[in-house]
Amino acid sequence: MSGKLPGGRRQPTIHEVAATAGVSIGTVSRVASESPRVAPETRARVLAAMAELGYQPNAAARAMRTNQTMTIGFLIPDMTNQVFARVAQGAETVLAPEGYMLFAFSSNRSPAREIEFLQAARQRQMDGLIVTLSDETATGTIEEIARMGVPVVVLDREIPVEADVVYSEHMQPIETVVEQLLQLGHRRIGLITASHNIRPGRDRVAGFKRALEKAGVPIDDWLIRARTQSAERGMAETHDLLTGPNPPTAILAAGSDIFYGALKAVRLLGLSIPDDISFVGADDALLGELVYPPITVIDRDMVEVGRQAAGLLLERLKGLDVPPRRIMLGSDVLLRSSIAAPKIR
Amino acid sequence: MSGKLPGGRRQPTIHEVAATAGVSIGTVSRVASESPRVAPETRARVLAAMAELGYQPNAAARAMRTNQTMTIGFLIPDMTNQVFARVAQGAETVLAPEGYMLFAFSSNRSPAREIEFLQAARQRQMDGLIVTLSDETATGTIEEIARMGVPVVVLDREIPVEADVVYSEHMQPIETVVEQLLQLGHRRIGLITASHNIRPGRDRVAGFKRALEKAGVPIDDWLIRARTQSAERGMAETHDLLTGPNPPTAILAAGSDIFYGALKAVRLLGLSIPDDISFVGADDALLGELVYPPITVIDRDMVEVGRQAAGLLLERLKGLDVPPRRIMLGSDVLLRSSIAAPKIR
DNA sequence: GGGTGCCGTGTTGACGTTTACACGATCCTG
DNA sequence: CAGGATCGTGTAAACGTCAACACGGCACCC
Repeated sequence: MSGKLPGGRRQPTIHEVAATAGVSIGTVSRVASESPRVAPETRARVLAAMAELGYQPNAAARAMRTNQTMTIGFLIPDMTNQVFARVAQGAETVLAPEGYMLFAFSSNRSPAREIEFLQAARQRQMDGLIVTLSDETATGTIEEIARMGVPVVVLDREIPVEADVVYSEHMQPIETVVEQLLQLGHRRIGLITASHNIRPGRDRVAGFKRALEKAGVPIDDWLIRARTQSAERGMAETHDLLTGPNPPTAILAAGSDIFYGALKAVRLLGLSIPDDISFVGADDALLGELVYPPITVIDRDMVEVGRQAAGLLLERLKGLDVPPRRIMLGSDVLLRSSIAAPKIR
Repeated sequence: MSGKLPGGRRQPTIHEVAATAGVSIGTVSRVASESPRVAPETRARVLAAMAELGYQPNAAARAMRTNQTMTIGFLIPDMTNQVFARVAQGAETVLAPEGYMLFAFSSNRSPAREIEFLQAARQRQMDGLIVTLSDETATGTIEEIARMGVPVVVLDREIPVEADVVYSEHMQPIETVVEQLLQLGHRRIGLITASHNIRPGRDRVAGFKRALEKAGVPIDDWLIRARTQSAERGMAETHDLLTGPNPPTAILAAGSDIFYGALKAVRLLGLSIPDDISFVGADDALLGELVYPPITVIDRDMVEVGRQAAGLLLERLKGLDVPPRRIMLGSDVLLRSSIAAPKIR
């Protein structure tokens, strides 16, 4: 059993601390929990013993007694996506000062993994959760959330669960962009975005259609690609759109991974932005800025999303008992030189 | 106490499952741990009770008995950096099939936060750790690692601790690139990278100097900027280099965040790559591919780093007791058109 | 037909902590 | 100076689970 690097040392317990300090375990516990009813001299002795042994209280034992773990779980579809990483960062800035530790878990967009995470969170008695589901129609996931028994904050999804939600605005910015493109003379605009199974996908398609309808431009469903979010998909759909019989003169790549893939497809086809094709990306303002020409991007402040979500959670953790709340956060359209009037053929 | 969304329901315990199934807790425990010595009919009754109550075993109680949490902690300097996120992803692909859950924690490059994480990991009895430290000279962090008592795998750092390590090759690719630039006629090359407090920073500077020495080109320390890794820093250093009295004709931005910042500075100065300045980035092959012209990038397979690290950890978790091991993984130089002969002035 | 095993199940500490309760000592108060 | 309050500390039960042990019943064997 020994020999495990580095040392395989058994961790010291409260009993050993008590023994070295020459007090009872109750006293050690009181020192550890900073209870005031300890004589200064005793406290010093206990503290010294703790330092000497490198004592850290056993969280499992503590959790069992107190039903608190000071742990918040954060479920994200994809860890390598900066959008979600920023949310985690924002949430952490709010949670850490309150003593909560945020642990992130990536589901890789698999509902099965999401269920595993939710069960693990329940087993581990996590105090609260922030979750971004990869599919609103996965009933198993929703059932698990309903069972949690601790506060859950949902990000940008519409699910039949009594939980606080933080939404991002998706409809309006797409509308703005489409209007802009229509005004420049575009009539065939391609939209690539997430599937209808999640709110962002639905709302972007809705905003897209609304703008076209308002302008009286007929909707061609062939131009709307609402499927999986991934760079590969973004690339494939863009390639398909641009090499089709009646290609669009503008592309909306609404989603950060889709943005990468779509841009790559445009490069591979050797098309020039905005001369051959107008292009709009989303959720990666920096990339839009670094490429030449700079690309118009629909952007949102994901760190703020994280802060807001953590704020809602924190209030619940403090016992706030009110009906579910919803927060809607805006999106910005960063206009840059990647859109122009379509070429006349 | 109640009223917490969604429901604030207390979690069912093994006792309640036992009661509903009409058996003793021992039997429930045996069913839960898939022990064979249970009558099929009883097993079915227990399983039904579990499903009905939505029972999940309490991990804290279980951990206390078994000294196992099936949890691996992953310490990363910065969650929003794709480099580390990919490592996590790679590690997860190896750990998940073995039943371990990987929880990521971001220190935001603060040694204090790193210590907090290590202590939290010890409190929570995590079974193993994969860590990327932000400063090799922070002694507190190293002491904490030595105390862990469970296997720890260190990524790309040189610290005096008995632990398995996965290294990336940093010296050789920089040398290759510098040689290439020298051959093209460059004599003043700027290097921006991480500080000397971490191995990647040291090794890149070492490789840089070695290439110059081999070619007999004098080393100008003003051209070497080994400080913090961040986009801001990368931008500031690049701006400083390029607006200085005797500016470099090529820039090596060795680090993904530095890459972003440096590229931005070049854009802001209105310089054209590679006509005005040759440019080499690192660790974000995709960005290098998406911009125009495509940028030469020093790249490495971070997912593989994660897989290897997880592999080492897993062996330790299974009881392997051998001296610390080190794995060195290579880096690639993806040559693209961002480097050319310097302009003659 | 009486022992011998084995099978299925129940019972019971133990894990490390918190906290209510107990208790002796000291301090104040009338 | 007696009695009560307060202070500092010790004691013990409980949290939920696992696993060692115990035990009743049945089948099998000679």
